[in-house]
Amino acid sequence: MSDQMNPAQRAAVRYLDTPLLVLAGAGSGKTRVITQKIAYLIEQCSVEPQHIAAVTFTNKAAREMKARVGKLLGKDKMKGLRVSTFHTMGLNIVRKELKCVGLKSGFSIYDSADSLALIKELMKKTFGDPGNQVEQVQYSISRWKNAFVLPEQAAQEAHDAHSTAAAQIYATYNHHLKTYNAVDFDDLIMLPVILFRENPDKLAAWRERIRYLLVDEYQDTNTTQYELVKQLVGVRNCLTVVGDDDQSIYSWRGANPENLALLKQDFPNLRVIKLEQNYRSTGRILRAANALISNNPHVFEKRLWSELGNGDPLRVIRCKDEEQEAEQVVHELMHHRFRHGNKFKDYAILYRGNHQSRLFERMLRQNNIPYYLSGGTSFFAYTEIKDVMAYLRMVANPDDDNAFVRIINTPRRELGPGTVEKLAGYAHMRGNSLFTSCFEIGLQQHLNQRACEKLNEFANWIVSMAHKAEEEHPIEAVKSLLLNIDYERWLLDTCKDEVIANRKMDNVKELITWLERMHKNDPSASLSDLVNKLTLIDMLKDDDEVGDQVSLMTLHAAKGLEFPHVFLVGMEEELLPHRSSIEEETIEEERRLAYVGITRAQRSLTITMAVTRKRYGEKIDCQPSRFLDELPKDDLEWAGQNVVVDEAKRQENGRSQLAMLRGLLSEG
DNA sequence: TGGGGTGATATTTTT
DNA sequence: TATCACCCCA
Repeated sequence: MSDQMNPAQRAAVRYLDTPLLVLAGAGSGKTRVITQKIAYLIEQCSVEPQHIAAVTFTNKAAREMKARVGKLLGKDKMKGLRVSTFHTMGLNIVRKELKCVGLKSGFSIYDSADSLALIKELMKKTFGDPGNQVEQVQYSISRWKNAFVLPEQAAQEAHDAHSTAAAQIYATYNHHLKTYNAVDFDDLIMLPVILFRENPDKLAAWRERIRYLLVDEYQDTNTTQYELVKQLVGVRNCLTVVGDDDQSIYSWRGANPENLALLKQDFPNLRVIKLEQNYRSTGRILRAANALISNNPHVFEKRLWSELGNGDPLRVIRCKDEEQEAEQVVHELMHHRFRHGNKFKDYAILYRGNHQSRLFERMLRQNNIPYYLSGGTSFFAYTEIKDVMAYLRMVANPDDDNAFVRIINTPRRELGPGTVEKLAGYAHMRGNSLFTSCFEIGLQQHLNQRACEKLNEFANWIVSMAHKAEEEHPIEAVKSLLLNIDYERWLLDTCKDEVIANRKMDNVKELITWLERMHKNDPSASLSDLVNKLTLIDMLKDDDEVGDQVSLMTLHAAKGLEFPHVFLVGMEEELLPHRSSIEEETIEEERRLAYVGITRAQRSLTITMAVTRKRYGEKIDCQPSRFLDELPKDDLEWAGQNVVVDEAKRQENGRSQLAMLRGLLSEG
């Protein structure tokens, strides 16, 4: 196995003496290092698999890593090995330490839509009209949880109207989650950290369990996640993290790339190994990537090199407008594919924002080119899936008020908003969940008899379903639940179009297939275990066996992937770098984004830009991205429209926007 | 209760 | 310009 590795990789795999930071440039084989190291620990160092934990950020990465370790070792040798996302690891800790984190069994996990609904509700209650601030508040709360800031601290540090209000909601939000016996995504990391802080004995037990920890994409960790890593590692030296500060593109959602530098402080005996040999791209592509990223400040210097030869120059195509851009790209793609006898899946079109995909989609469709669009609506955003999930959550955790409200009148039970409002008022008064309130005698003073009976009937039905799920087969319980409410009938009744209704039912069936598969893998799992696991999985990404299709995705979604031929489109000021990043002076992250885009390409890279582009209906002139100036001229080949780079105008734009922003800030 | 008209609003996205 | 949330009316 080791003969496939270069000296740096081998050193990273075998080094065990102190904590290790592997700075792995794009395409330098970082996943290989992690998988080989796991194999090395098990085979050469006799570490039991169940004492090794590898943490990634996406399910996809976790799955891939597991598969690759399996290939190296065989399935039975890796039994007990923990390869999971941070959130799944957190979930496992929370599940095992239920009481200590203040939860009851069957607790729900709120996804961002659930949490948004709850926050909106609370804001309505607290401030009346929540206006359009709900997302902002949700964002603030999430940022606090990611930065390990508790509600009290958030309230203390709040300096303006918005953060004061947000901090207030933060406290009540947490309180409500608790009464609903629910947690949100961020809590899955935050709660274990709090738990370990307050219970050293528990921490000791988990340290005993996880004796070697490996973290992938370390530059994406947020403060709370790093806290958890530090806790688990303790004074032992059993930590390997792999990351690339140049590929940190998620700081806007709490990732703290500073964590790379912090490692040096927190572990003075840290060893740093750099992987600088790139196995992916040609020399010219790498030279461009290196040149671009050298404009960013670096804590750790590194320079990628490749043995794959110089390759073709990078093409830069200027187009008249965004329509022509799409036309050109698709045109070039078709011809290139024909000339070289390539597959469609050898090509990717990468862009900054999702809205840019539309024109390319249209053009690809027009030319009958199959494409795969990454992103879009998540499986769990479909109403039918949300409905069914709410039923399942309700059965697992009847105190889940969010789920209760969602399903109480779906399908119709003659329990409309008026009734629920009164029930909620009563429940709130008594400090109970909606479900619990359905059984209370006092309710009769607030509602008419008929409504009371209906509520009672519903609550009892939930109880019987919960019973069934526990006593019998959980999947069978789910199936009979759906038959019981005749969900299919309801879909057919509410959709005008039978085709749509059938498609929705297919989605529901797929959900059940998933549950079945998960239950097969883990027969001891309860319904709530299954539902919680499902909430953490993005199913869209999963069954996408990419056929022979052109890939269309954002630069963010492209991280970790590679394609023989890449089109990097919309290389313009205000698009890449994005307008708001220019205003907020976070150009460096935009540069990393461009860097990620360039380094996805293996053999050829084509960059396009439009001279004019429609924005919000009006046609505007575009300037070429400043990043183009930062690429080595000798490696570029220009084509298309001539454009006069109006340097004065570009700077003027930047300045005036900045001035405007400053003006706004000083006023507010 | 649902659909159509109206007005605000406009990154990136995983768990 | 396109979308989406929201409100009002049938």
